[in-house]
This record gives sequence, structure tokens and C-alpha cells, in this order.
Amino acid sequence: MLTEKFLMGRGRRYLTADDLAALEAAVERVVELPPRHTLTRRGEPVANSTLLLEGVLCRYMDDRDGDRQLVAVQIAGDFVDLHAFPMKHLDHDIATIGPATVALVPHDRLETLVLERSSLARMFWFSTLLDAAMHREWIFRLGRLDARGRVAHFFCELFERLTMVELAEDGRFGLPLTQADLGEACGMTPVHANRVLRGLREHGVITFRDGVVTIDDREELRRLAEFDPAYLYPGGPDG
Amino acid sequence: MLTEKFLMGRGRRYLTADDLAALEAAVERVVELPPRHTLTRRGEPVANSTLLLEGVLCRYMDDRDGDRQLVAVQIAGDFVDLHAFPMKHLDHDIATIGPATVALVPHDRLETLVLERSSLARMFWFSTLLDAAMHREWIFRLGRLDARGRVAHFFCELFERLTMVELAEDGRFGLPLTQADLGEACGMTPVHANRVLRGLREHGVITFRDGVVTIDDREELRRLAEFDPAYLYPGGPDG
DNA sequence: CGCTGGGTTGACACTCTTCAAATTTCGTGG
DNA sequence: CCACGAAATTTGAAGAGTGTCAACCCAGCG
Repeated sequence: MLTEKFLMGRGRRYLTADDLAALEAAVERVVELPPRHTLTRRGEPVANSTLLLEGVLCRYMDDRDGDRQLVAVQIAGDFVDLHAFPMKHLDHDIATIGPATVALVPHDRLETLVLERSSLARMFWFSTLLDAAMHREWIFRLGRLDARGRVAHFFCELFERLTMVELAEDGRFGLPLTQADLGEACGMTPVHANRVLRGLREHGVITFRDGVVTIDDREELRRLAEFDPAYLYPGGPDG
Repeated sequence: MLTEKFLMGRGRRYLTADDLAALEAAVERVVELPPRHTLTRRGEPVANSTLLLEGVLCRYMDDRDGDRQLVAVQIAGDFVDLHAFPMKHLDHDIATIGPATVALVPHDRLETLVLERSSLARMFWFSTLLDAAMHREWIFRLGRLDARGRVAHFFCELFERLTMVELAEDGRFGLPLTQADLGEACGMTPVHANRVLRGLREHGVITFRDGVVTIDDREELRRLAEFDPAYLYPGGPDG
């Protein structure tokens, strides 16, 4: 029962006990990973899919100069690289930010699961579609919002998602990122990320310090971000 | 046989004749759509999924001022809104650019297909994962490239994709977008899109005129875009 | 106690947006 | 076939938003 509470995160709400047990049984082993550790590199063949139990992972791509663009952030309960199961390899890298704990599910066991349990197969598909929906919102964020809006939007999303798995409360949550990581997620330099954060702090909107986010004015944060959580499909596959 | 050549586009290469026939049989009807026509609005319940047979569709989201951000462009052979099948509704709008022809597949028939033909189910999943991979690349484009690079990257992607379905040859392809549409895809104003295009034209890289793209210097275009087509998984689900 | 990584600040350059207007293209009706 | 209006493209000038470069501060840690 190592995988406990966060097996499939918010997804567990939509699975039968039976399916959950089958999924848990498919876990080959649980691994603890150090900070700044690369799990998967683009193009490499992937034999396991990874369920994140604790910590934060990021998926990213490098530009010519080696600067990263984060394309997704995964939190506890996320199936991180389910994509790699049908696709055999990934088009991006995956790494930890801080320390993390993951459960590995071999692809041959996944194969059995999806063949024998169409409800799980459907859930897996849904999970990757949710990733795609978040990707789209990141595109919107980068394409249409200014730096302050992008940062605000990023925090809005993480707050909603962490709330769904009960890792945020009272407008407060842990997020072990550096300002440079934030910049890489929001498409700006670390220097500018710093200035934006100062602006948000001084206007009493949000404080990000020592890996802890405190939302002081939720309304204003949402307004700046033009945020609507509908894309996170809070009702699940049937909502 | 209305759906002919572009049923499932590049995907048809990876399907058996049997699966293709089953898919074709699931098409309820084929519809011609006028330019600038909205197919699906965010949040609306969706009862059909749409196979694009001819023309170009775009998926987009509006910001507060009503300005659009394109999050995807679909070309002939794409399954446009397969997402809506497991998710019941979409988080974004879909519209035509120029005139388009689509085949509608009711969700209850899709349901039957995926239950009875796991190979088709797998193919559908793969198709949505490809969308996600393209989304990620769009994030990279917007986050890490300057305006010229973004435009170059956009054209690189469309060239590769249109080549795969044999709609481009000799570095030339039709793409019925306005400069404003291009700006909405690449996160810039129409004015700036115009200036970027002029720059690319004057440097002999690419010409975009009257809905026709002519690539004059493929090497340079790729370099500017930092483009690597691997994310399009040219080898298909087994590559 | 010095090193190192993260955070903070300032000055300046540059990309891109904004606003405004002129020009070209194209569909439509006279 | 031409005239007209609407949409798309093009250009200029000015200003806002970010990036760049460089320095400094601070805390944690060997």
C-alpha cells in the first residue's frame, strides 16, 4: 500500500475499487528521486509509465541555447508519461524539480490492463486528454497574456489542481519551484519573473516565497489571469 | 465513398482495410461548411466527432477583449474533435477558415467502434496524443522563439503535416489563412505578422501570398524555427 | 567562513504593440 | 465592364513591455 492516497490522484474518484486495485497491482516498484533528476529524455525508448506519488515533475523542451521551456507541470496523483505507452517514446524530457516519489508501471502490464478493463482504458485516455487541455491553456497563456497575467494564470492553475487533490487550502500551497523555473514555465527571463512577482506581492495579490504560494486576493488573481477553470474538467469524464 | 482519400489522413496508413471500412460506415453524413463558420462552441454538449475531409479548421480560445489565440490548426484527414468523445464537451471553439468539408461520426457509433475494435480505439488515442504533442510544440514556439522564429516554426509544421497527406510538394502548399490568422496562431499582432512576413520574403526564406506558401530556403527556415519534426511522430504509432 | 545558488535591483537596448493612415485586392451590384 | 465598398495588406512613428548585462545581497552548507 505504498501508493496510498495519490494513486491516480483526482482520477481515483472516477474509478471503481476494482480498477484501482488492478492498477495498484500493476505497479512494479516505487522509486524515490533526487531533485533535478532527469527521468526520461526525448527520443529514448520508454518501457514504464510513471505515476507521481509525491513531489513535482516538469516536462520541458530545450531551445538551441539550452534554455528550457516547461510544457507541463505534474503534481501528486498525475500519470506523468502515459503518452509514452501508445507512442513508445516521448518528444520531450521529464525531470524532477525537488525530490519526488514515483510508482513505475511497466508497459506490458498496462497493455494487459487496457485490454481487460475498458473502464481503465477510458480513464487513461481521459487523463491524456486532460493533459492536452492544459497544454491548450498554456498556449493561450503564452500567446495572449502579458508577463503578469501569465504568472497569475500559472498560479491559478496550480491552485485549482492542488485543491483537487487536497494539497492546497486556504489559498495556500507548497510549490517547490525557483523563480527561474517559473520563468521557464511562463516564457520569460528569471529577472523578469522576479519583477513580476514583486509587482504581485506589492499589490497584495499573491506571495511566493520559499516554495510556498499564498494567494491574498483570489478575485484579482483570476482577473489578471483571465482564468476559468472549466478546462480542468472539474466534473471528471462525465461532467 | 464520399470520404475517399482523406478519411483518417496519415492515420489510414496504420489501419487495416477492415478498420477503415468500419470507420467509413460510421460516418453519418458529410457536410460542406462556409468560411468563418463556427462548428463547436466551448462548453456546448457535442454529439458528433468531426473528420475533416477538405479545407482547414482552427481551434481557438478568446481572451477578454475577444482576441483569439489559435491552439491548433487541422488539415484534411485530421480527426478534429475526437477529444469531445470521452470528454462530452470541449474547452475551446472550432471554426472553419475557408470553406471546408467534414464527415460527422455520431458518438454512439464511435462507442461501438472502440468497444468492438481495439485497434481503432488505439488509433483514436494515438491521434489525440499527436494533438497533444503538437500543442507542446506550440508552447515551445510561443515561449522560446521570437516573432520570426514563431512564424517560421508554424510554416515548418504545416509543411511537414501537409506533406504527410500529400498536399504539399516542392516546398509549396496552399494555406488559406489571412495574415491576421497567422498572427493569432503565433501570438502577435497582424501588423507585426505582416512585418515578419516581409522580412522572411526579403531574405529569400519564404513567400506567403494569396493563401499559397512557397518555401525558398528550407534549411534557413528550419534553422530560424529551431525545427525538428520528430514530435509529429512520422513513423506512426509504432515508429 | 568562504562558496554557491537563489533572489533582487538598476540601466539600457531592443522587440513588439499601438495607433493611424494609405494602398491594394476582391466581391458585388449597377 | 466599371464603380463601389469592405476586407486584407502595407507602411510609419512613437511608446510600452521585456530582455540583457552587471552588480549586489542573502541564506544554507561544506
